[in-house]
Amino acid sequence: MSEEKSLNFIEEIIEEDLNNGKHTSIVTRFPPEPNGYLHIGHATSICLNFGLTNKYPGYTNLRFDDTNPVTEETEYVESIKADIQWLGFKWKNELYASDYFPQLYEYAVKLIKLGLAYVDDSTSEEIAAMKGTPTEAGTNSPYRNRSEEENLQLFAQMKEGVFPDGSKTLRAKIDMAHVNMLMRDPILYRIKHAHHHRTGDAWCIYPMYDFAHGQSDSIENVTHSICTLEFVPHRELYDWLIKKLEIYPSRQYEFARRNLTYTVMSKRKLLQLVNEKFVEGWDDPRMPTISGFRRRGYTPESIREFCDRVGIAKRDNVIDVGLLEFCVREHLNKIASRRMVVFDPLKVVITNYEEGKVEMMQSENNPEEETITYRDVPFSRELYIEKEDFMENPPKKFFRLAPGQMVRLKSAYIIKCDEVVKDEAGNITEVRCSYLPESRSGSNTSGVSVKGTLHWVSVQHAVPAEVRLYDRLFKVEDLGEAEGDFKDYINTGSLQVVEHAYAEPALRTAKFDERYQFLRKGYFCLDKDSNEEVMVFNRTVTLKDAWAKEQKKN
RNA sequence: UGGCCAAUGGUGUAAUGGUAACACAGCAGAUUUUGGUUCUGUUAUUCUUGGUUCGAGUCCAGGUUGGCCAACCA
Repeated sequence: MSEEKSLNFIEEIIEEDLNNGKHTSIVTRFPPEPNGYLHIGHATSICLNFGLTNKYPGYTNLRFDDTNPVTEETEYVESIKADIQWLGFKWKNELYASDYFPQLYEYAVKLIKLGLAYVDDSTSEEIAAMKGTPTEAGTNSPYRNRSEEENLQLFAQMKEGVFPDGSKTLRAKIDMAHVNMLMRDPILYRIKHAHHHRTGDAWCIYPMYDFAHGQSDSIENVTHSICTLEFVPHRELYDWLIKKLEIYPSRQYEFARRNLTYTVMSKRKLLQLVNEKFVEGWDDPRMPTISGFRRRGYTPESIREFCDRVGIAKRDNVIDVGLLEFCVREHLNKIASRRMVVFDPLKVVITNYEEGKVEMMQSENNPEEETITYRDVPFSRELYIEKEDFMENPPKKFFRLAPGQMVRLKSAYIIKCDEVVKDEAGNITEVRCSYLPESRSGSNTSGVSVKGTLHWVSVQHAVPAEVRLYDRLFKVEDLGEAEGDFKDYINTGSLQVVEHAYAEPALRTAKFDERYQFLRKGYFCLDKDSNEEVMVFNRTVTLKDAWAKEQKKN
């Protein structure tokens, strides 16, 4: 039963390279810049790069593209490593572009000697002005024809720290009239007297992306350098540098980056959400970051499954966040322990149940288990049910509690509502019911069958808990299409806190790495904000709710 | 008014010149001690105009639409 799964276009290229003998094994790399936390879009790239070398002979390196000391920090390096490991992938080598600074410097010297690079004294504005536009050629810099000796000396002085920031750059000498703007004498090195998170103050000149990335790939013998579509125009320069430097010819391939509905997917915007306190931090459970999803209760399996289902292609896309939710529900349904928690309590008194009596009911931990295991749930005369599970004047097809109506209490008895108690203001304060003694779960001889089953918690055994309910961070589906500032579309109701929920006693021993399904409520996990005094649960995702959908129609 | 990339149901991805398929979403139903799960059925797709071919989603040409390119960011 080996159904051929079709290959994506990158796998096709690799199989061809392997089949025709161009390569016998492959090397890929995941090259994050440590200037922010990884998001779900990066997960696609991680799954692709590491997945390829799981499937084909070869290995994947983790290489930090740390060529801009101004925005990069060790905190980000650590978070990135943790996120990749959590996703379940292992890199062969942990590398840094900054490790190659000496080599890169030599490459630059080589270009100067080849007459293919020069030191330019122009200002940033002057360079921009001479750059031309996509439809007009640029003009040559007045410094373009400096002698090799002068260039060598100037570049050495740049490195020595003789010149202030921004006063000089090293540029490739290509063609100011090139139709590809990136080939119009691109800047290779700039001066930044800035402290680097790894090299400290050893350098005051730093290579640009284009002069670091391809060369780093080449140094590592990366065979297939996979990046996103916006780097397509860079490929020409990537190839040019490799050719002129006569170094290992890594090849770049581009795929379309991932977009998700109801969220933003750029580190710049995510950083803004963090800095301007729209969320608690990078790992806020509403964030589309890996750490956010982790804290929210998503599993690595579900994220990998999502990436797998979405696939790899070259066209712009906006993926329905519903697919991600489907993937996490699918996994959590299999592994989550079922528990009962009442969010918004309504007291039920079972008038014909003996006062002070407590029965231990057996309730299955997970009906999906191959061998079902059970936990004890205490049952007594006074219970809490969900306020929304009772209606005094119910509509048709309301299979819950209502005057004269019967329901089953999950894993316990069938009860019938006899009386509604109200306060002076007319609010329902209590519902008085009678139970069918012969309807006990597992030994039901009552002959009564009911449509509805409710979750419940015994009042005297209830454990208090805080529950945090999350909704989408933005109000519009496609932020790319939305006009104006993306922050105008923030969903201010994306976090709803239930401060006083009532949980069954089994949750008292809830563990951080365990996933729970609160019956009829959704999937939850213990949050790191929990302490001795209060347990905090995050809602990972709701259950599908056919009743809510039915009601929406009316 | 340049160059490059892309265009298949609502969304995403297949079909590699030979019956347009799969998943999610939607809709209808069955089962259910979770209005969950599971199961069944079902709606809906090749941007456009030409050309090549016995045959085109696929190849070619023109057009249209969308994206990317003028940071000392990556």
